[in-house]
Parts: sequence; C-alpha cells; structure tokens
Amino acid sequence: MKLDLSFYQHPEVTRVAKALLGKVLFTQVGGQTTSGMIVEVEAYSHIEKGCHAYGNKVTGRNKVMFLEGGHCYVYLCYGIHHLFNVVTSKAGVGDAVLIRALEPGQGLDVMMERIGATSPRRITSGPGKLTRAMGIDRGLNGTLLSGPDVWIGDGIKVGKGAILADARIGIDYAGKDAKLPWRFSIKGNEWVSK
DNA sequence: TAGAGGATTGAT
DNA sequence: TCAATCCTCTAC
Repeated sequence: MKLDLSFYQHPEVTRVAKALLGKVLFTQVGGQTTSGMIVEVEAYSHIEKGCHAYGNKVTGRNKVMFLEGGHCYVYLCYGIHHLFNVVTSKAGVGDAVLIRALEPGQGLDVMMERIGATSPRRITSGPGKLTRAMGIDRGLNGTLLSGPDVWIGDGIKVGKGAILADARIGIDYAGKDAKLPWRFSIKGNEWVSK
C-alpha cells in the first residue's frame, strides 16, 4: 500500500522524518523489485546551513527540493555515491529527508549482487550503499513517490520511545546547525549505519 | 572556464 | 587517516 502524497506534505520536516522510520521503501529498477524498511533518516530544512536549499537558493542541482512533498531528490556526492532524499512540505519550501539506512526486505539476492556482497550484512547501512543496493541513481531524481519506479509503503509502527535522535553526520561546515539533533534512527536496530 | 569542495565509503 | 572521483557552484 503506497503512502498518500499528503503524508510528505506536512510542514514540519522533522515530523515527517520520524514518521518515515518503520516505513518500507520499494524500488523497481531493471525489472527487479527490491524493498527495505527505513531505520535511519536525517531531516534537512531550508532554514539551516546543512541543507542544500539554505537561503532559498535554487540551483540546477537542488531545484527538485523546491517541488511539492513526495518527490525524490537524488544527487551525486563525492563523485561516487548517490544519496536518496524525500522532498517534504509544500512546493517552494525546500525541505527534505535523507534516507540513511534500511533493513533489507524483498530482493535480497539482487541487492547483494549490486553491492558485490556475499552476505546480507550491512549492504544497506549507509546512504551511499543503500542507493546502490536499491538501484537508485540520478535517473530517479525528480520522480514522484506515487509512480511505478520508486515508492514508500506502510510498515511497522515505531513508538516515540523507540526513536533515537542525534546530531547529523558529515556536515561540520554548517557550524552550529551541524549540532541539531535531526538524525533519527530506530533504537537498537542492527541495520543502522555506524 | 578553471578551481575548490562535498549530506561517503573502504582500505591503509 | 586518506584517496577515489566527478558533479556543482563560485569567482574571474
């Protein structure tokens, strides 16, 4: 069951980020269907420096972030890794949630083959790896999560007490905004990134 | 048009 | 701790 696009259009990006924990991300790429439960996310809002949309600056790369909630924002980092984000809020705002880790579900053998792993352990534990495992690349940038290629479905319910909030990773350049506790994960889940 | 740097990862 | 690796943004 795909989530309704209104799910993503809530004005508080941190609330959508927490609500995404326990949901299941599906992709259908190259005729192969893969899925994984979301266990770790980070929220990014246009009001803070860690975000590509900071200062309402629209560029060729980040323009997808200013579409309405429910779009995919996929971009290349360090020339090597694709990172997968879900745009939230209304059109013109510039908020998004980065998916950092999944617990593998359907299509395990396909994901292992894409990573080149022989064991399912840690094949989706990190934002760059999960996109490779799921077959996500920039061809999906700007697509809608209600489409046939990538979507998010209902999963398990994660209670407030089971959510761990921490500082985000790899954005030291953002100054004090780097300390915002906007990384959310499912407490004790073994698939969370290290 | 050139130069710098990045929401990462895996090897040293 | 550091290199891989290339796209994006900024400054000239």
